[in-house]
Order: sequence, then structure tokens, then C-alpha cells
Amino acid sequence: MASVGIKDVAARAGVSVATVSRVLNAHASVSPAARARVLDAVEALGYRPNTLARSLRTDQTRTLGLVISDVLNPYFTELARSVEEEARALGYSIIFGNADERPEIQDHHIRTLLDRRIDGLLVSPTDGGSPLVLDAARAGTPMVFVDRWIAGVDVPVVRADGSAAVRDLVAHLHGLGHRRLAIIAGPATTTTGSERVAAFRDALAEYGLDLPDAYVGQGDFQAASGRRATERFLDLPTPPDVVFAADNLMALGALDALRARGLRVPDDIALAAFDDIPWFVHTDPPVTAIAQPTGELGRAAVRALTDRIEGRTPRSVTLPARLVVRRSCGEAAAPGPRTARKPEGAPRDHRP
Amino acid sequence: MASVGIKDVAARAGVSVATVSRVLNAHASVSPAARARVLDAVEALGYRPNTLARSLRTDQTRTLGLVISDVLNPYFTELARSVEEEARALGYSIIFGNADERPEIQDHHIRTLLDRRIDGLLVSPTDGGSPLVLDAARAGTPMVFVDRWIAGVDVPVVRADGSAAVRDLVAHLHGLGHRRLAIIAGPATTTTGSERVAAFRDALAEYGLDLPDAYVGQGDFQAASGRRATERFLDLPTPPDVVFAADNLMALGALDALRARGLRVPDDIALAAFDDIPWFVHTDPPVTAIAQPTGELGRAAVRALTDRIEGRTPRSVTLPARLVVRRSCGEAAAPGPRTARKPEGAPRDHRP
DNA sequence: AATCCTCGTGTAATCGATTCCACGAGGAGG
DNA sequence: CCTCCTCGTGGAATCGATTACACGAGGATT
Repeated sequence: MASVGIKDVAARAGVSVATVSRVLNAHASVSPAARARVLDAVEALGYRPNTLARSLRTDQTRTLGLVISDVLNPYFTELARSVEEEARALGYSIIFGNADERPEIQDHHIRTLLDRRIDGLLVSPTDGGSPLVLDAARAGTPMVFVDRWIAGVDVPVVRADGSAAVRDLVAHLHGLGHRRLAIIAGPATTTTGSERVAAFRDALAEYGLDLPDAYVGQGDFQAASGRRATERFLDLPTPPDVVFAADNLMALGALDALRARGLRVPDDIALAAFDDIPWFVHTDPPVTAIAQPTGELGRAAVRALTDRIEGRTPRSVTLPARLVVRRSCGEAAAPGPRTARKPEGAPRDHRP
Repeated sequence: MASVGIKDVAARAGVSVATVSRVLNAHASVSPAARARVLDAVEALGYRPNTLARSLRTDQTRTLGLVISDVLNPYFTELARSVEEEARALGYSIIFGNADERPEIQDHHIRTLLDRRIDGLLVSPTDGGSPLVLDAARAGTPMVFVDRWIAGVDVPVVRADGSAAVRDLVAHLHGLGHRRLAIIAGPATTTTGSERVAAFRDALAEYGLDLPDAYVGQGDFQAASGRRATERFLDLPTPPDVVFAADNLMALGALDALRARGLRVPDDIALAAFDDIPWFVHTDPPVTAIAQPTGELGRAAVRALTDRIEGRTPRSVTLPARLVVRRSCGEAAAPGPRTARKPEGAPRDHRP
């Protein structure tokens, strides 16, 4: 049970603990003979350094914290995967925290992470300005925001800019003859919650279209809220002819609501979503979505954070999102050969 | 920068570090006056104990490791979520590792976790018998297997038993007139890889049906392999009329392959999957699947592990999976009111 | 009034590493 | 042959907590 420590290695190799530590850390000079004996002892004893002790002494854990808003959301799942991958390549470990879109759980994880003395924190804030996050940032904890961010703190942000893609989407919808466009927004306290609505409204304005309050549903990025918002739209005197969900989970909820009413997409009503995921190829119908360069975002975020940790100057990064047209908004009017649609016969792999 | 330590608290409260530690840990007796002064000091200084130091001394981290096979798989994602939730309720933290179905990455995570001196390990082994896992188990690391397991070690297993549900599935398929049934298996090195094939074969036998080798596709639980296996089936002189994928990702791949060939489900070929996920309600067509009690599994696994850690006797748990019939295998022949199908008009929430 | 508990508290050892400093041996330079 | 470096090495302090042990004060017991 008593796991082997550096002392045991030292004893077996016939050297002091200092020497063992030196060979293990490729430090100063150690004679080839001693080094060999130490290495042998390490091997023979199956010695593994105690990370806790090491970190306590050196004051660095080579560990990064990642707090995401919702693990059940494929977008964040893919983000988490790329973050871990890049971190591992850079010699860091990742500890994840899942906030489940709940600020108090988010704070719980952040506190735990801080208590563990992680070297840096990657956050996609669930709310607009947790005092905990703000304090940590001001206290000097290396931090970078991914996807969502909080204004007013000097923390680099790595995110996708969807405005051009949203404009493309609106153009696409307008071209298909849709005029009454509604959106299911995320919480106004999150940047992605408000920005996507703003981008949508701006794009509509370019086509002389208005975005009435009744056409802005309030969601929370989870499926159930998408369902509720959609039902509300359908109960309106003049329901919209397009519903644009600000994330994939709410789009799923919208699909649920539409199916429950027996409505057909896109014939009765069109649907589009922010965030593209593999499943959207196979839904009935395949859904038109705005795809973020998720893997790139994750990698860039890790690089920014490690830059900050290792004394380099971190840069904020904004990458463009792009529109992926499928069938959920309707076909081009022309009865000829389908043109505007990207062929998806040889679907992309779900693994980069 | 120099974060506040127990010494600073002690100084401010005018007591010794021992007393501070005592109030923080609700230990022995401390006078109300001293306790109050300590608490004030903690508050004023914003003191947070250093987990590293504490764990080093006490030899326990109140942290559990969870190594899952693939984060991109919604099944594991849901499992991870329930595991974390239950662990949090029990006062433990979880550190996740994503093996990406690659044994070497799995081992990397296990090693890292062990180096961190986690109190226990939850593993869903990617391969049949990583020496690392075996050694750790034998060395006394508290461990429990979830979903998949490794034979020959005395480690509790928490999993779902799908055999009854597979039998139900075969009955359903047989009733629909299908006779040529194929399966896309997972790696034979995993228990879920081989067990599901065995259950399928047994169930077929009950109906006097055979499972020829050509109808056993070899997959690796990832989408691309489902696609490849399906293509191979379709190239057979007599292709199967049903494809049963042993997990949801391979089912996705199968759907891809079917769509690429222009085949219609279930008219041209039927499809079923192991693991039910919210998206299966919305695919084209909705897919018939075997649902595991994922949340229950996660919670049971955590309880088994904490039992082991805290000196109680852990129990293995096996929960039944159940068949969820949708449209991907065809409609019941009788033209009367649809009976066998569970109404899904008010779809379940994607959040328990 | 002497003795014995009990209670509250502080001193110091400890966990397992890293690292500063000192020291002895041996080679180079004078 | 003496001095001075350099190199390899060990001793011991340190990181920030927990906790065994000792000790003094005060109340209860006889």
C-alpha cells in the first residue's frame, strides 16, 4: 500500500533524494553512472512521482481547467475534445467541469478548480458576470474565454463570428420566399444569447424585414426551452414561417414541438439552427445550420491560455462561422436540377 | 500573488495553525470565541485551503477518475454527466479522461489519474486487458468497471444486460417478416463488442435463424466503421434486410452509407441500434433502438466505487435494457390501428 | 484542600517532492 | 607542489496543510 517514494528510489540506487530528483527533472549535472542506477531503480520499483507533492513545491500543476456550459450539447463536447487534445500535445492535462447551464454549478466547478491550483482556466460563462470569475481574473488567474465571454475584464476571447453566416442564412431564407422570420434566443446574459439575435436582426434589416418582439422566443440553450418557444410561436395569430434556433439543442426542441403539432418541415414551416452537428444530416428533414470551426476554436483557446501561462502575450481569436444549407428551409423554387444545395452524398466523417 | 495560507489566517485570528485547521475540519473542540475569530479571518482574507497540501498530508483527494471510451458518443456523455452529478452529491469531484477508443490514450489518462492520487477509478475499458489497468487493480486501487469490463480481475462491474431487449428486437424484426439479419459489431476485445453479437446470435437461433459470418460486420464503435461495414453488407450477393448496429455512432455511419446508395429505410432495408439517444427520435426515419438506463448506471457505478473507497463492500450491478420501437424497421403488417408502437407525440425531455 | 479530569490550545513532526547551499575530490594552471 | 575551479553530490529547508502529543487552567470529586 505504502507507495514507493523518491526516498525508496534513492536508497535502492545508493544516492540521495536530491540526485534522484535531478535525473528525473533533467536538471544540473549528474554522473552517467548515478543516472543509470537511478533509472534502474525507478524501473525496478515502478516509481511514479507524486504529482501532489511536486505541485505543492513547484507551485504549478501543468493542469488546465475547462468549464463548459453543457456536456449534453454536442458542440461543447466537440470543443472539449479538441481542447483536451491540444492540451495533451502541449504537455498539459485538462480537468473538465460541466455547468449544465446553471451558474451555481459553474461556480462550484470554478472554485474546485481554483482550489486545485490549476495553472489556468478556460471558461464559457453560463451567466453574464459571476463575481467568482471576475475576482479570479482580476486576482491574476490566467484565463481565457471560449465561445461566450464577459465584458469588462481583460481576458482574451476565442470565439466564432457568426454575423456573416447569419447574413447568408437570411439571404437564403429570403430567396426562398420566407418573410416572417422568428428566432429562439439564448439567455440575454450570455454573449452568444444576445449577439445571435442582434446579427439576425441586422441581417433582416438589410432586407427591409422587421423582427417583432413576438418573434423573439426566449430560450436557455436547452431542448425543452426550444420546444416551449416554438409552441408559443405557433399559437400566435400569424405564426412565423421560419424558426431559427440559436443552438442545436433548442433546434431539437423545436423539431419536437413541430412534430407534436403534426407540422411538416419545411412545407409548413422552415427551421434553421446555429451550430452544426453530425446528426443534422440525418434528421427529418436534414437541417440547415451555421457551422462553427469548433476544433480550431478549442485549439486556439488552449494556445492562448498556455501563452498567457508561459509568459507570452495571449491573443484573442475570432474565426468565421459558415452556412451549411440542407433541406429544412425548403428547396429553391426552380424545378430544374437542384443547384444551391451542397451535395452530401459522401458525407463528411464525424471524426476530423 | 502569494496566496493566503493557513498561517495568515492563524496570525490574523491570533491563534495557532492547529486551531485554524481544527475549525476548518470540524475536528476536536475549539472554543466558540476562537472559532468565531478564525471564521472571521477566513472570510476577511478570502482564504481557501490548498487542496494539494491537504491531500498530500491526508493521502486522500476526494476525487474520482472516470475514463470513458469516447466523448463524442452521446451515450458516454450522458453517462459522464450522471456520474459527475452523483459524485458531487457524495462530496467527490470527477476528473474525466477521454480514450477516443484508443488504448494508448486510455493508458495515458489512467497513468495521469493515478499520478494525481485519485481515490478511485471508474473505467470503461477500450481494450480487453491493458496491463496498466490490471496492475492498478491488483495493486489495490479502488476501481469499478462501467458498461464494459475486463474478465479475470476482482473488480465490480456496473452495466446493462441487453439480452432480453435483443430478444425483443429479434422478435419484432421477425414479426415484420425480416429473415436476413446482420449486425455491425464492436471490437471483439471489448465485452460489449462480443456480448451483443452473442445475444443477437442466440436470439436468432430461437427463431431458427442463422447468423452467417458475412452478416457480422466488424466495427470499432465509431461512425466511419459503421459506414464501411454497411457498404460491405450491401455489396454481398444477397444483402441482409436488416442491419443492427451495436452502438449509436455506427448506426449513424450505417445511415450515411444507406443514404449514399440512395436506399430508403425501412422500405429497402431496416436499421436498428444499440443505445438510444434523443436524436433517434428525429432521424429519417426515427430509429428503433435498445435503450440503456444510462443515468442509473452512472449513479450505481459511483455508489459502488465510493462503497469500496469508504470500506463498505461494493456490489456489481446489472440493469436491464429495453427495446424502443420506432419506424426504422418497418410498420406492423396489420393495417388496423397502430399498436406495438409507443406513442411519441409528447416526446420525453432530453434532460431527465 | 489535594487530586484528577476535561477542555482548549500550541509546538512540532510529517506527507513527498524540489532546490539552495556547502563540501570534497580531482584536474588545470602557475 | 600549491591554489583554484569545476563537477558531482548530499544535507536540509521548504511548500501548506493535518494531527499526535504535551501542557496549563479550571471545575469536579473526595
